Amino acid sequence: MDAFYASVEWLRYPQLKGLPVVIGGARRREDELIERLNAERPERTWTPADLADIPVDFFPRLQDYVGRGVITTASYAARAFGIGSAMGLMKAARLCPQAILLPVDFAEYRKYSRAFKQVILEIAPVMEDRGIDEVYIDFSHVPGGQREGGRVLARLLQKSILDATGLTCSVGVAPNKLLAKMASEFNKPNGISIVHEGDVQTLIWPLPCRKINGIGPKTDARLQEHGIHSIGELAAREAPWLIEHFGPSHGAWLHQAAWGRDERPVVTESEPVSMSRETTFERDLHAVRDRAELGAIFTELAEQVAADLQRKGYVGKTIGIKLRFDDFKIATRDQTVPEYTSDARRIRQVAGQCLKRVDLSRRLRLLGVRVGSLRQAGEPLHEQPEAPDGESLSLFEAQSTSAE
DNA sequence: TCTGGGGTCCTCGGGCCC
DNA sequence: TCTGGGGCCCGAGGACCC
Repeated sequence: MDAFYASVEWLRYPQLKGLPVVIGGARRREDELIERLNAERPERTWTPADLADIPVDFFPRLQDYVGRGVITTASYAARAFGIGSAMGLMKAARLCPQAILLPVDFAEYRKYSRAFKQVILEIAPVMEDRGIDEVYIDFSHVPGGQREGGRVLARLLQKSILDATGLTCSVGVAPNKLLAKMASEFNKPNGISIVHEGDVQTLIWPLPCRKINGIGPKTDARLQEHGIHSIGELAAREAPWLIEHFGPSHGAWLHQAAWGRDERPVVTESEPVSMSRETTFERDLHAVRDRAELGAIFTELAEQVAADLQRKGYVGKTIGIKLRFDDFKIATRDQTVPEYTSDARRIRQVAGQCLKRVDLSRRLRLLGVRVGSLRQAGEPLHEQPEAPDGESLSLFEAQSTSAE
């Protein structure tokens, strides 16, 4: 299989190009920026179409932010200060107080995400959705896809996406998904990189292990303990050694990944497994002392999950909660009920039962409600296993069921 | 001045059934 | 009758990703 990996880059405000910009913090809408502009700069009427005209000095700065929150993403200029995704806003403010802080506006991102994927689907229909700004594409059967090793198609995708959305995107081209994802990192933003099977030793092996999609901070730390820092050093370990230290599944995968091997197909359709809502409180809450407040939040979360399920047409039967305590320890509890539901009161009730199974002496920082084991709401039930024919019945069952 | 929200997948242990 | 094993489901936790 030949794979593309494409991810879009977000630059909504051309006037901020080259400046340190971070997106993160409390969830807000761009509309609020427009409202504030109209209130504070009434010399003209501002609309969402005027984003490019907003004066740079009008944007809020990191140093003015108060409260809990993390960086969702950061511009390259901001990264030069050592700022990165998932960093606390307070820490980022120390590194670069003058950085511009933009609100997170997921509704807006989803709009652009859909447009970006629609453009791709029209050109290359075998597309796997990997989140809000990333996709894999199998272009083996796209007409002209092989021209210049994929570069012609990559350029076409970039131009079509830019025309339709105004967004730039980086593309990696490689024999499989693993390498295509790594290739896309080589030339950001708005770049195209092609990695061939024979390039693994020269282009991939010098990289740190963390660059492999699937090696996170924990695995990386364990690898480092064994003196493995680069992908090449990982590739140099024998598979049995990796299996001994990382288990049969993980160890074998590490070995394959280090050699650039990946057989996973591009998956064009998938059903959701669970839906959840969670929230971090402005201050830590105590189960007894803040009972009323917690109860209200709990109910609201259940209502939000229920609304999500109903809007998307799903029902589920595993209902659960997630707690994060003030020491950042996480506890989850869930319970599977006999019937599928998307009813807010039922979800709230079962989630409440789950909550009773947790020691609530510590203060809480986060509360979440989750519904899993989903199926589509309209779908007929397949609860009954298919009646087996006589020969496949087990010895134990044969007597009791054969009469039916 | 730490550390969001919404997901997926994997592992492991326990209980149950055959 | 007792014991053991395999398969499956469930629940809890962990790692990782965008």
